[in-house]
Order: sequence, then C-alpha cells, then structure tokens
Amino acid sequence: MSKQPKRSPQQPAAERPSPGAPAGLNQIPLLQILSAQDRQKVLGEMTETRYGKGDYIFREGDPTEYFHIVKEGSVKCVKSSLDGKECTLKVLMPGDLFCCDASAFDGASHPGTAQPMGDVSVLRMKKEAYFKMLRANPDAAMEVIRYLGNRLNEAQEKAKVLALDRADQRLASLLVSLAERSGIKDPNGIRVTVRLTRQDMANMVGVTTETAIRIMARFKKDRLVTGTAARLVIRDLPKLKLLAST
Amino acid sequence: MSKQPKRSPQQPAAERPSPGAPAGLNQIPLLQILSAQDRQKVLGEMTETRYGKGDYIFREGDPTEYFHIVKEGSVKCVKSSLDGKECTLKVLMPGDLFCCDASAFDGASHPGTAQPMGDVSVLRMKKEAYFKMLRANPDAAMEVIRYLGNRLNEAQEKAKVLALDRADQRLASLLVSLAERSGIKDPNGIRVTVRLTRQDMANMVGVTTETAIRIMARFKKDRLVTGTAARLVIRDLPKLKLLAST
DNA sequence: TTCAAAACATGACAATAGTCATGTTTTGTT
DNA sequence: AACAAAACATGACTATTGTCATGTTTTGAA
Repeated sequence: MSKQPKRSPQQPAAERPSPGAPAGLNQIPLLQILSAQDRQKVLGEMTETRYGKGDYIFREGDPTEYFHIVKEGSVKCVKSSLDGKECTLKVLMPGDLFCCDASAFDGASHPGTAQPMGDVSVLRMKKEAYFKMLRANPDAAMEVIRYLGNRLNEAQEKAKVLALDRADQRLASLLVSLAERSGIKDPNGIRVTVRLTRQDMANMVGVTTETAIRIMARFKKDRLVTGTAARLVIRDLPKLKLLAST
Repeated sequence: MSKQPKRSPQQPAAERPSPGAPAGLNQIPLLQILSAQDRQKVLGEMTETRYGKGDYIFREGDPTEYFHIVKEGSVKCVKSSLDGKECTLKVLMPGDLFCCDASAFDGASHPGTAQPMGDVSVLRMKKEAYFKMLRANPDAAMEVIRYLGNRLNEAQEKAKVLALDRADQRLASLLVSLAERSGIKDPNGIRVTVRLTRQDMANMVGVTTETAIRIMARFKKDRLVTGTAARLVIRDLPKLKLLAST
C-alpha cells in the first residue's frame, strides 16, 4: 500500500540470443520435459534478456507478445490501483513461467507489471511459437496445465489468507512460505535468500509499510525472526506456522 | 467470516449416466471444441449428477478422483480457516470446469469445498480419462490452458481487490461483476439471477455479515441497488463501477 | 396458514490497521 | 570516508471493520 514510484520505463541492460545449451537451464521443468531435439528447437526460438534494478520486463496494460521463463534471479508481479497503492501478487523464481496464460491469447494486454528484483535473466519467445510448441508437444501442454493449476491454487490460497486473516497472521504466512521456498540453513535458523524490504513484505500481504514494520518489530522482540532485508533470518518456524494458522 | 455450519455430508439426490446428446451441452466450450466423434466418446465417459441444497460435491481434503464441469445451476468454491470462518473463492456457472487443475495430478486432495447453490447438475469423469483426452486432443488442451489462465488472472485480480480496497469498494466490485456475469434486464435496472444472501456476499468479499448488511443498506439508501437475496437488482451500475475503482 | 428458521437490521463498543509526522539507522554510492 | 537516499522506527491520532447483543422481517416447509 505504498505510493507507486513514478520511474520512467527503462530499457533492459543487455540482450542476446541464448547459446546452445548453457548451464542453469536444467532448473526449468518445462524445458526438461521436451526431447533433446525439441529443446534445442525451442531454445533456438528463445532470447535471453538481462534486467537490473529499476527496469521493467513489461508493464500493466502493455500488449502481450511474448511468453517468458525466469532463468536466474527473481521477478515480482505487481498490480496497482488508480490511487497509487500497489500489491505484489507473486514472486517468480527460476523455472517459473509467466505470460503462459490467457493474457497471451486474443491479443490481450498484460494484467500486471513484471519487475526484476535485483539482477535477473529471463528467457522469452514469441507467443505464437509458444502455442505452436504446446500443440506439438502434449507433454509440454500437460506440464503447463499442471503449472497453471498450481498457480491457481496458490492464488486462491492467497485470496483466502487476505480475506480471513489478520495482518500479523498474513505476515507470518509470508515468512513461512519464504522460508520454505527460498530459505537456506543458517547458524541461527533459516536465512531467506530473496532480499525483501519491509515495504516489499507490506505489498505482498496487503498492509501499509508502517504496519509491516511494527509487526516485524514484534516478531523480532518475540525472537521469531532477526535482521532486515539483506539478512532476514527465520528463527522460529514452528511458532510462525502456529501464528499463521491460529 | 461467518461460522462454518456443521452439517453432515449428504449424498447427492440423483445419479445417472448422461444420455447421448442432451440439450444444454452447447454451453460448454471444452466440449464444443471436440469433434462430434470425440465429444460422443467423452460424453460416454462422463456421468451427470444432480445436487441440491445442503449437499457437498466434494469437501476440502477429499482425494481428487474426478474432473468436473458445471452443466446447470451454480456451484460455489469455498475454503475455511481453522476457527470456522469461511470464504467463497469463486462461483462457478454452467460451462465452468473444476478440478481441471493441479490438484488432479499426483493423487492430491481438494484444496477447497464445492457446494451447489440451489439445484445444480454436474458432469464428471475420472481424472485419468480426462488427462488421456487432453493428451489426445491438442485443441482441448489449449482450451484448458486458456481457461486456467483466465481463472488465474481472475484469482489474482481478486487478491488485489482484497489487498487494496475497502469493504464498500469490494462489495461494489462484486455487484458489478454479478451484474455482468449473471445479470438480466429488469424494469428497474439489472436483476442478478444468482441468489445470494448478505452472508454469501460477505463471504465473497472477506467481511463479516454485519458489515455486508450495513454497506448494502447504504447502497440501497443511495439508490444503487434494491432488494435482497431472491430479487437483487442493480439500479446504478455506473456509480457502482466508479465506487469500485476510486 | 402457521410456525420456526434464516435472513436482515441496528446500536454500542472494541480491536485492528491506516495516516501523518518526525526522527534514526542502514545502505550504497562517489 | 562522506553523504544522500532508502529503509527502519515510533508516537499520536483517526478510520475502518469486527464483535456482541438484541430485535424485526422474510422465507420456506409442514
């Protein structure tokens, strides 16, 4: 619920055709499913683009032309309201697909904005080529159905949390899923590798920055977490889980 | 945010194999896409079941065995929290698919409960047959991808509204989408054909029943709507749209 | 038609979260 | 190392929504 920063759209930092079979691609289930031959063909149609702080991958309302996959780094999907408040719908990680969905049909436009969180690398291909590939590969189509189904369940779970839970419970839920999705072991607990400020967290759970700060301060006092954006550590996952579902 | 009614699970009122080519099926895009031959085959694998008030089509946590399509009437998808509050994620109308998604893979269980709103008729088929059909019919698979993509966008739009808007705005949004999705012309405006109590509306927008009642009373006073559950009429759609996005 | 259950309604008060103001600390450049 | 920008923090006050209690109206089934 922060004010939307009025930043001018910037061009991506670098762009080049993706090489034959680079490392990192084995984190992408959709590509793993294809035969080596089809994978080569698809990679030939994909372009790798790097983005950095302040870039936009695309913005709400832009026409949908490409299908995207996150290769490295994380990407956030954001929507904003007319009065400048914004909410983060989802943080995409390597292997995640975006614009794999309905907005890519019918020449529609993007329902939200995609922004890199730090340095990221994204693969993309023309949506026509993507659809053609899916038609020709039932395995790939089934994988996309599975993936979209998971995303739908996740989005509905998020809606449920927003509809029913208090701010502190929503924040606890967020911390739990961060620990599970991007946590690594740390002497004091679980370190969250995605860098998230209090404002980022606020936007993810639908509260103001001040509220997120106050609640995180309480969590810190209660020894549930330590540190801020760069070095956020979950110290008591079980208690956070309990709080999230109480 | 009403207390969850503790009703015992009931068996469906009637069950019979679906006949060859009954009326009503032309409202179902997924079936329309198939060739006449494939459609016959699929219909042969589907069972039509009728449900009535108080029935459950399935409940949160039940194992997923079937893929479903709404044929007649409306079905609500509900999730509840441990302390008995519940929220309605989506009202499905004829042609809508459910359990077409990830919960049907991996022998997972239903992430929510499906309840008939009044009398409904639902087609279902074993999930294995459904997946087989999709593999064999790229058109059908593409249609499911398109459908799931739309559902995902819708769910994310809902999450945005829950995260950013006030209770009155959320209710206004609901009324607008009801008018558009299930409204018919009426001398005084647009009549909503789905029967929804204030409590149903409350569950759909994440507020208490009392809050929904108070806000609807204000809308009535301001001549934006008239009537209750059985005969809800939208009198001033433009003003509701304005309120929803202000 | 009657009657009970459900839905609708409203007031008083409490809890939660937002707003605005102000100040401190941290971070990331030059 | 210095400095500006961003992030974090906190207090005081307000707005919104929830909670609980109670009563009226409507609906649907016997």
